[in-house]
Amino acid sequence: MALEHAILVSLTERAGSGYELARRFDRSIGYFWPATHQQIYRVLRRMDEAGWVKHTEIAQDGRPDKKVYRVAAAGRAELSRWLAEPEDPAILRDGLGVKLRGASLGSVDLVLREIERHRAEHATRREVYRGIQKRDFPKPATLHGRDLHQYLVLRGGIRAEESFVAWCDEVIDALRKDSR
Amino acid sequence: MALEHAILVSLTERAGSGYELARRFDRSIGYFWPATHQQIYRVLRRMDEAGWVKHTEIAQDGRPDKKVYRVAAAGRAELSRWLAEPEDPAILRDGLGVKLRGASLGSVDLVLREIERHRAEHATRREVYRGIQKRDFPKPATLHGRDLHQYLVLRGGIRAEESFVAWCDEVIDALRKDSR
DNA sequence: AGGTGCACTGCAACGAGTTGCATAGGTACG
DNA sequence: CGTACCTATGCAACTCGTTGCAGTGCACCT
Repeated sequence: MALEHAILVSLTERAGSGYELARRFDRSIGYFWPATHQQIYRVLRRMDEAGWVKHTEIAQDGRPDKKVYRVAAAGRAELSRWLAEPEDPAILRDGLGVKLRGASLGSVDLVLREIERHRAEHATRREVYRGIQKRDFPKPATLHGRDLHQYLVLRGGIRAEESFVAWCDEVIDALRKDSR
Repeated sequence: MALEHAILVSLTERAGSGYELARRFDRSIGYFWPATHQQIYRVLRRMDEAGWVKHTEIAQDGRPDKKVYRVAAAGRAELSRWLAEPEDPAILRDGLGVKLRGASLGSVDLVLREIERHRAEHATRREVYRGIQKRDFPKPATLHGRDLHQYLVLRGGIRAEESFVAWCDEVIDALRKDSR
């Protein structure tokens, strides 16, 4: 439902090919809305047929040709229609929770190690996001408009990772105490 | 990938019909792994065919017959196999982030109102979880084993909602200041 | 008497997301 | 010289998740 819109937002910021979009989704936008190149190509095609975007084929030497997409009027209209529409609250779906809940049916120790691993992963992401914040938004108080919005989205990512890490710490601590 | 395992965990706690499982998923387990009755019925059937669960048909008067499922040996084996296997870290996928990022392409004011709405939703969930915590786990320090694990999963839900609400507050505050 | 809601199961169709593979030239490493 | 990775696009097949519908019978409300 919303990959279309994520792509439209990204393309509005600047035009690009499917491949480039996939790279962008690997960084920034994709931290909050992951997508593979397959999905992106398919959705681009669909939006092209619907007239939401237009593409220009660009021949490159040494490299394969590419199609650079830009948002058309119908796409901008669709985007503002969607922006005004209510959005379902994000749902949390975490397999680690299921594992923890079932821990006593297997090895609690293995689950504990798994949680430590996830803690490390999320701590890494947190640091990546903090790095972006320092580099791209050193003075948050001076931000306005689009830059402010981008900064706030990043803040959401940081907060989510922080809170995940804190939860892992609580769990690790409690499980260690319990096994003594 | 893991709905099977979520159901197995739930069925291990106690046997039940598809319908009953769907109710459980609406409460507790489903807060961290949502599923509709359709998915549950299909997966139960699949697991039945694979021999992971067994069902007993139970005739009820006044109500439709039901099939009560319980975990078979193969299901227990599969569960402990899965518990020992590494799990992909949960991915965050939040349309609200996309909306905020694109806010300046539509009405910032409408997006702001949308964020206020989500804040209210998440605050409600947070209160529901806190209620469960107070009712079911009044003395966390005394918990062990399975009860402790359940409590910790609930703590994860509470933390996630708390952090979401805090983020909304940060965003609302920043957008209000920016529009002045 | 009629409507709504609950308990219970299920089909059928669709949309979203994943995985594996194919193609094809360029560059970089050992 | 072979291998592997990067740019670039795409097909095919699959699983996962959602939505709409259908049937049965009881209980409750108006």
